[in-house]
Parts: sequence; C-alpha cells; structure tokens
Amino acid sequence: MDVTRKVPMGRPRGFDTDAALHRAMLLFWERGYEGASLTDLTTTMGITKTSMYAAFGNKDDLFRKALQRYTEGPAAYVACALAKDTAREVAEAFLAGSVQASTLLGCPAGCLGVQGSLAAGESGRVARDILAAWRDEGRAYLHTRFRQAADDGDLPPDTDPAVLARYVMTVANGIAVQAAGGATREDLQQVAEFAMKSWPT
Amino acid sequence: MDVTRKVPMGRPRGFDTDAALHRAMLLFWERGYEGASLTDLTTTMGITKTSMYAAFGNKDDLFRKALQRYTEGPAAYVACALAKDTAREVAEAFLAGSVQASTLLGCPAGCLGVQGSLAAGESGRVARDILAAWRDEGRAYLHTRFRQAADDGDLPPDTDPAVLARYVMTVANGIAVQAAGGATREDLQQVAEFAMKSWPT
DNA sequence: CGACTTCAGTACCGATCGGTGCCGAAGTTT
DNA sequence: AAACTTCGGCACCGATCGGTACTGAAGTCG
Repeated sequence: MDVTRKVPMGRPRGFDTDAALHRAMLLFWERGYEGASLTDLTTTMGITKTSMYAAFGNKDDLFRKALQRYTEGPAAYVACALAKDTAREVAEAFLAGSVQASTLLGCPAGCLGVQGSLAAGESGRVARDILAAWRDEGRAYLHTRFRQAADDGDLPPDTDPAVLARYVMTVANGIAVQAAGGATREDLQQVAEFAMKSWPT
Repeated sequence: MDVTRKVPMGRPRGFDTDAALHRAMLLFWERGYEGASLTDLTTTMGITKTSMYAAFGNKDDLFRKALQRYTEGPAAYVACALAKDTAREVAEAFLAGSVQASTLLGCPAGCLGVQGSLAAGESGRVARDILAAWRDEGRAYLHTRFRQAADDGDLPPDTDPAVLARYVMTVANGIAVQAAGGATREDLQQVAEFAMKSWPT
C-alpha cells in the first residue's frame, strides 16, 4: 500500500490551493485578521466558503498557513539576513529587507506579522498571539546569531547581544508601522541606514 | 442671554462622561477599534448604548474623543519632550516617554496610536486613517523641532532633520509593537538608550 | 460500467455587529 | 405645581459574522 498516494482518490480539487492561499495572505496582510472576513477571503480566493473550509480547515488555520507562506515568501529576507557573515551585515540586511518587504509593489504596505493583529477582541486573540510568537521568534533568531557573533569576537566584548537583537527587531517593527502609514521606500531606507549608525565597531 | 449656560436645561447626565471616556479609551487601547464592540464599550463604560450614542454621537466620534484623551493623558510625554532645550534631549525624552507610556501599570501594553488600528476592514478604515494622521502629526512635530534645532546650530549642519524625525518616530513605533508583544520596560529602556547612540554630536 | 469519494454551490444556523425608535422616569425651569 | 427637556432601559432593526448540513454534480477507482 502506498501511504502517500499522489491522487487522493475521488474528484480532484478544482482550484489552485497555492494561488488561493497567496490571495488569502495578501488580504490578511492588507486588512488584518479581524478585518478580513470569510466572505472577503473566499471572494478574493475565488472559492466558496465550503471549499475553503474543506481545504484549509478553519479561519485560524488559514491564517496560520498564510503566515507560513508569508514567512517563506515576502519575509524570506529574515533567513537570508541571518546567513550573512558578520553581525553588522546581518543587521544591515535585516533592516534593508524589512524596508523592501514593507514597500513591495503589488503588495500591501507594511508587514503581515505586525499589522495582521496587534490588538484584537475575543475572536482575534488567537491570531494576535500567533503573530506575537512569530515576531519573538525572529528576535530570538537575531539574538542567537548575535550571541554567536559575540563568541566569535565579531562584536566588542562589552556589547549585549540581547539588546542588539531587540533593537534591530524594534526598528524593523517601526519600519512596518511607518510603511503602513504611507512612508515611502526612500524614507525608510534613510531610516534603516541611520539606525545602523549606532552599531558597535 | 447666556450662550454658555452651565446647566443645559432638562435632566442632567446621570454618569461621569470623563470617567466613561477614560474607560472607553482603555478598551480601544487594549482591543483596537474593530476589536472593541459597542457592547463591550458600553458595558465597561457602565452605560447603555443609547446613552453612549447621545453623549458621544458615534463609535467613530467616541474613538476620536478617546484618542484626544489619550493624547492629553498617557501620550502627554510628546508635548513634554518637544519642549526640551536641545534636540538630543527632545529625542531622549520622546523615546523614554514612549517606553514609559507603553508599559504603564493598569494600562494596556503598547500605544493606542499604533495598535488602535493599523490594518482594518471596511468598517475600521476611518479609525485607521485617523491614527495614521495622528502618528504623522507627531512625526511632523519632531521634524519642525529638529529643523529649528538645525537652524539654531544645535545639530551638525550635515544632518537631515527629516531623517532624524522619522527615525525617532520609527523607533517609538517599534517600541509600541514590542510592548504589545510582551517586552518589559527594562528591555525597552535598553533599546531606547541604544537607539540614541546613533545621535549626531 | 458501476461503485465510490470528494467537490462546490445553496441555503441556512445562532450570534453578534453598529445603530434607533419608543417611552416612562427623572430632573430643571418658569 | 405645571410645563418642559433630557435620561436611560428595552426591544428591535437589517446586515454580517464564522461555521455547517445538505445535495447534485464530477471525477477516479476496481
């Protein structure tokens, strides 16, 4: 018996789940978790509520999968930045990447991880906690990366990797807020560049 | 005829509008515009929907007045910071104030101007635009203040007051996001302090 | 072909959304 | 006291919320 049968038997799905998930991600990004209703979502996804429920399970699950897609797509700059050689390059690439991702043409301004749900009522609390964990995960990645850099002598001994990590994450979050408010890419590039002036040498 | 009659004639209001508005502000702060329903609001305000409507006009109007109260209350550090003597002191006070306001005991973590509504659906678009304008107003205040500092020779001639203003605002916004995600006051004080390392001398 | 499995659309669920009309009660003015 | 004005609670408005049975059609297997 083949456990992983390619064709799951029965009528195959009539729509592209990847394309539908992409559209859902864009809508969550633009309107936030609570601001994107199931009707809005399924309309832009081009499917019915029943199909969405069968394919993705839940609004929460859909949001989770949309966030995952966001992480692998527009937010791929995070992993890319962490792979840089020096701590300074990591921070520079992280901030530059967040500027780029927050001002993409054809995508909502800002960051899904920030404006997806910062504060919410009872119904959006799950999404809010998911995003808080997502952001803190990014901060933790930076922290371990900077700690490693400190161990390698890539950072002055009197610098605190934890503070550096939170500072970079804070600036990136601020960039997302600014972008959501209409700041241009040029504006934010200047901010990101200026933010690196405080980097220890 | 007295145009401003103290007692508006008829039965006087049976609840403290200031206290009610304060409670509404706290709920908007905690849950955001869309996340705070009229039922939630009126319940914590201790009044009925009819009384709220008669006293404040609208959910939008209530939000506007709550934001005004927020500006004069927890966000009063903005005006306080702008009155400092030097540009550096302005920036330091602004960031320190945003850390304090974002981690007040008995108040929601973060900043109403940020998490009140960053992204929203159709119904919350008004609040979103109000907050975006509110944040940009703060940035503009910093801009004119720093421009004046540059004219006074309080800043090196090669520094751009616009970039400084947007940088300070960006860090403050990031601090609010971090606070909403659970960062402590000590964490953010270190970040604010570190952020000032890039300040021109 | 025939049995089987899933898709996707309609219609609908109870709950809640922001917002109102109504009306007796309560307080202020003349 | 009489006339007047507003308060504030109840019930309710149409619309929408997230989520589900139900059903007929459509595709894949033995």
